[in-house]
Amino acid sequence: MVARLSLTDPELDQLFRALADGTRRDIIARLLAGEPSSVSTLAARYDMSFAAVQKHVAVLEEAGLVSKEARGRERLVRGNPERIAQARTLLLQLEQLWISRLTQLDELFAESPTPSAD
Amino acid sequence: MVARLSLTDPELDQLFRALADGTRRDIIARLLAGEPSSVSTLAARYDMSFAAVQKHVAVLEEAGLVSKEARGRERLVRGNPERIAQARTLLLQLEQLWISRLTQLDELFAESPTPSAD
DNA sequence: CAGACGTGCAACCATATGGTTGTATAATAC
DNA sequence: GTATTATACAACCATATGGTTGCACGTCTG
Repeated sequence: MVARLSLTDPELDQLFRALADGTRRDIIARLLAGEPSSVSTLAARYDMSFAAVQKHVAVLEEAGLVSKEARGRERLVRGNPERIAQARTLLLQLEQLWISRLTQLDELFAESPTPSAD
Repeated sequence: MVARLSLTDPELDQLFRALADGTRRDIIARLLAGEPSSVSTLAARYDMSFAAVQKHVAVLEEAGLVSKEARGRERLVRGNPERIAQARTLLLQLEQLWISRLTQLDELFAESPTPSAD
């Protein structure tokens, strides 16, 4: 399991950008919770044009959050939970910066029981 | 600890939108790893105009990822790890949709040892 | 085979986005 | 008090973004 876990900055931009829309988050949730779906099946669920949903799916695909395969005239869309996990890992890393800092502060005060007034 | 963990859709849009830029992610990382910093201290680190960094900080503040307080003429910016955690929780929830589905599929096949060819 | 269905793509639109330069005001230092 | 520093805000710009309508082509069905 030595797959590249670190995404490039442009990849991260795309990833979070794709997540920054409610319809797209909903599409992801449906795909992860249910079966892979055709674009038109997805589109039926939203009060917008088919082409608009197509666009959303394209953004998700570009970001690696979904994949698309041809099944006859249909395009089957499936979710990619690994990509979500990559985003989550990045966020965890950010949080860990904070935790590391708090830990260092704790150790600093543990070493010098009489901290300066600074 | 019954704080509202669920953000609204517009809030989530803002949150992920804010994370969808490399400079902004870097600002967050610096603030979480180090001391709260003034806007000009932050700005010195990036090869762009001061006003551009100001804008980035404003986006982060709007998204709840940083907070700003006046300290004389300076504006001290500090990171907000709780907000990162909220984004992470949302992503975890998406992953759990997938995991729930896999679990149900496992149980389905455990119940019927002769799955249909479908 | 003809009609219906599913999709891809283009062009359009109003608005938003990362940047820029410029101006003004408040706070700080000497 | 004057000069410097830090910031807020405005206007601008090229590009991107969520939507729209329209057209065309491939696939499927009766």
